[in-house]
Amino acid sequence: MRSTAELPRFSRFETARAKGNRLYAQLYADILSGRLRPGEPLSETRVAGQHEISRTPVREVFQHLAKEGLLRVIPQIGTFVAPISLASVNSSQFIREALECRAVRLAAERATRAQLVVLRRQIVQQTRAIRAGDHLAFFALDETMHRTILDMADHPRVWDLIASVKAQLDRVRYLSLEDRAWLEMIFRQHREIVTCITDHDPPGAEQAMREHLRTVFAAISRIAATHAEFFERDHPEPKQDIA
Amino acid sequence: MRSTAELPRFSRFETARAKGNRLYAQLYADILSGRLRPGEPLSETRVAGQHEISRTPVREVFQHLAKEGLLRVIPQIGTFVAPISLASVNSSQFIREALECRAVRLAAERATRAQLVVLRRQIVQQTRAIRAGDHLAFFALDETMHRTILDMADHPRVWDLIASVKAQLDRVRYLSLEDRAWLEMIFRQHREIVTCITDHDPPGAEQAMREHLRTVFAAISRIAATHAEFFERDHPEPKQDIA
DNA sequence: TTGGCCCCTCTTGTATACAAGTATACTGAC
DNA sequence: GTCAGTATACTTGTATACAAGAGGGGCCAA
Repeated sequence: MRSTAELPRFSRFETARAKGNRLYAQLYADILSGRLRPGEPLSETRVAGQHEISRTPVREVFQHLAKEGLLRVIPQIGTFVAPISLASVNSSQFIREALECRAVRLAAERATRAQLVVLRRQIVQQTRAIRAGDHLAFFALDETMHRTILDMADHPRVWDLIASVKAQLDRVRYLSLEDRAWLEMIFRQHREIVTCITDHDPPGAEQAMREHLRTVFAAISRIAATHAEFFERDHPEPKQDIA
Repeated sequence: MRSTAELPRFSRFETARAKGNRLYAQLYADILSGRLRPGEPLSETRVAGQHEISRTPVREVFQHLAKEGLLRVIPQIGTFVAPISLASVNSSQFIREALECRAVRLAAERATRAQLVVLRRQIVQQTRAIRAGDHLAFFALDETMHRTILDMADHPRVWDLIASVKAQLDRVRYLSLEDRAWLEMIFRQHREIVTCITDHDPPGAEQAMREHLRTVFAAISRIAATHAEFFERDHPEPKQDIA
């Protein structure tokens, strides 16, 4: 066994991998928020230089983002922020609706007392966020609650999937600032969902969830119509080469 | 300008990328079929040598497969065929059921005459495959039909997602040889689904699909119980590093 | 002016050398 | 014999040099 006072487990020099992870998170956030606009070119070399790492980890990050549909790598030409694909947005909505409606139904069937307490506490937090007019906090709480419902349905792993399709939806969502009236509507729907779960009313919960997600989707469609320049023509699909 | 008789557009030497794509397809098939067993070590260097390419494209393929949960890359130690995760199998079943049940419901609502003809033709083909006892052909036709139903629901892109979660299920499925009685049961369920779609009976179609998928899942669970050595302990999740 | 060619510079793709860490087998001391 | 320590042969991670191709600007000739 080694001595109790070991050398620092991680060198004080940040590893390239750590920087790579940061880079990924940063690009992900920048693309979703629109700080990086569709079509914007990114160069492996340049980004590598900016982050003081070599192209290798940058390439990995780029390919990862490309696989998630946020970047588009065109061989010998360049890498670009992917345009928002309406087809992707539609698929994402379908997927999210199918999964979350099913999950909330299960949640309404199985909800335990402890879980209901958690949900109610989240509603309280949402109330506070709305009173404060804190969009970002509400946004985060929204995500937390949807995730909690998935946990209640006993399928926590599915959240990863929803998160990845949700990204396509959120890219559009970020195009508009949500006002207070909007937040309150979403909040009312959240309460309705929680009520149905509390009442152990699976069909009601499912319907409430569907209505909720469709409200968001309708907004997304409206936003999309006013920002046509960020979207790509309908046609087929990019098709990343590999696989 | 170059002379009219240019050099071949693609060198007769296969590009590394092409070999990489082949490698991906091969590994994917080998892992799903069980020719590569869970835990089997794979070395970037060795695989690169075998395919006469450098580590770079091999690494990309490995990372791609790792992201799909088929490989597990452990830094400084090695790359291994991922054990089958029961948690993944359960999630996959939930996802598949939610998506396909929703899709078949939509399909039953919207089915056009032309689409119904296609479905019926597929049933005929399945009949032939069963008569011939051709498991592989039936397997392929099964996939085609599920995909067709998604197309009918007007969400063809969702198939990519289903395919990737289906991989987790198919890994288990491959562990057993499906006998004729089994195939016939699946086939009967297919016919039931098509009947409901033809009758424009959305709830019936959804129920038939759910029953169908659960039959498959029950079989998977049985198989899993008899091959415990290929599965991993329940605990959390691997968690690939990046992202 | 206009069209064609070339070159220079940019991109990503690929190969490879080296760094860092792990596991194992061997070797030596006790 | 047993155990500690070390050398070694792996693994993946990272940096970098070079290859291949795309595109733009400039030059030159018609």
